[in-house]
Amino acid sequence: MAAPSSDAVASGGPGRIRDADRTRAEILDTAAREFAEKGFDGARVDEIAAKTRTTKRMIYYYFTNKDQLFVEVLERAYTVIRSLEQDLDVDHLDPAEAIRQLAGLTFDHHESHPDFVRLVSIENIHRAEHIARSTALSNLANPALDVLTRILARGREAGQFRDDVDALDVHMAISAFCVFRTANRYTFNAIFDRDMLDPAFRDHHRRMVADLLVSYLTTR
Amino acid sequence: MAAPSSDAVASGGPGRIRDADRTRAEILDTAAREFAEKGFDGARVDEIAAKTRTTKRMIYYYFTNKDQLFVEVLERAYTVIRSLEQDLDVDHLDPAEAIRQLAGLTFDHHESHPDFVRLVSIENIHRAEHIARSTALSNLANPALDVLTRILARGREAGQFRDDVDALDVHMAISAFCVFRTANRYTFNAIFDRDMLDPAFRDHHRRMVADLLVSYLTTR
DNA sequence: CCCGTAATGTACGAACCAGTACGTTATTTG
DNA sequence: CAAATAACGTACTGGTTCGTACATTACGGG
Repeated sequence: MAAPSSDAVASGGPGRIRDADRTRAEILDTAAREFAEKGFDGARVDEIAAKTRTTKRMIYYYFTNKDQLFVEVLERAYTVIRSLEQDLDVDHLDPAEAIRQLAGLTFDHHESHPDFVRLVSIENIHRAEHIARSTALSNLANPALDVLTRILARGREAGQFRDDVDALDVHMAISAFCVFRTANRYTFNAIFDRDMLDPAFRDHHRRMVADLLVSYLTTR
Repeated sequence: MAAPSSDAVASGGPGRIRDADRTRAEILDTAAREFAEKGFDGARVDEIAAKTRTTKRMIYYYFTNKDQLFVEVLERAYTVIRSLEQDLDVDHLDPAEAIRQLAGLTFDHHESHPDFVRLVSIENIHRAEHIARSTALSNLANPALDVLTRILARGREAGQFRDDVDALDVHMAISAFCVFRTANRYTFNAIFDRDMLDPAFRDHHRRMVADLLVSYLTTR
């Protein structure tokens, strides 16, 4: 794909090149940043448009309204972590080590995608009304859950893991820890004067999630 | 305090009774509910006023603007859990049991104060800008931290606890778990079809936080 | 009992903002 | 190459929303 570099394109006037896919993707990218930055109600459609090489008219052309735009932003954000989880292959590992891998994956993803975590927080303030409207998200199972279920089964069979937790409980605990560091970073820092995302704590916290879960699972 | 019940008061017309404290408190209560419900940008000052026995004018009279109103709502919300923590006396308990008590207290508070958890989420979306502006909150230490520090010291001295965690790490882990159940309830339910606040899980989860922390702390 | 001030109410304005009416140009297809 | 249509831009509007100007009333101190 050769980058079009004529002035006519840059200025957006007549002579501009038309590329529906690029325009659509650029709107989604910009909207994701803007929603994550300001929240759903705080984000401005005009501002999103201004930060794009196209106009507000195009946002409504492709996404109908602000709510639907947010729905598609969420769908896109969830897609990333889903595909990461899909690629996870831990069936050959010791159950405890498999749990560590899974926790590490979630930790790394959330650490490197703060916008994702913020978008999820924002969606929760809105009681997941956008996810509910999304056929792509509302009934899409999490591949990590199947992985987790298998790990727990193997761990139990080997007599290593306790048997009073299910995959969703473990997933919840891992998510809670990893989400909290990013989602509650600011109030935590304001009150306790400790930035949870400071690189100095990164390795310590990464090991801590894994240790928390493994020690819990291996205790009876 | 006798409830004034004359029609003149209810109608708010001339003859109304003046009570600065009551008016102020009523505004704060209503604002807290409204902010927690709709978020900072989603909440409407007009709506808050309408749900009060006074008018919008009074909100600006007592709180200057919407931001300052939110600041004082936050201050009030934090006061509750702070005083709970202050009353916690666990120095006579076995360190592990003391951790369980502390985790249980946080669990119970967050479970019974979803609005508090939501307000904190909202404040994080806004990068704690309101807390930063609050002298009451920005440099107010958490009494639970001192309690925790003492528990950990006793546990270490008794050879029960590991020595590579500090009080803030433990507080973070407990908060993460307890906050997540409420803060991420909606997206979690939409995606996994499990309501974390369903009473059926309450006892299980309550035991789970405590077990997570105790098993982690007692592992070396 | 009267006067100053704290407390309250009404009405309004100016800015903002989601969404649209209408017009134009590029691209594709027959 | 012409007609259809997909892709885009400009300018505007109607309703909303924070905040305020101005008027008024209750209450406490002297």
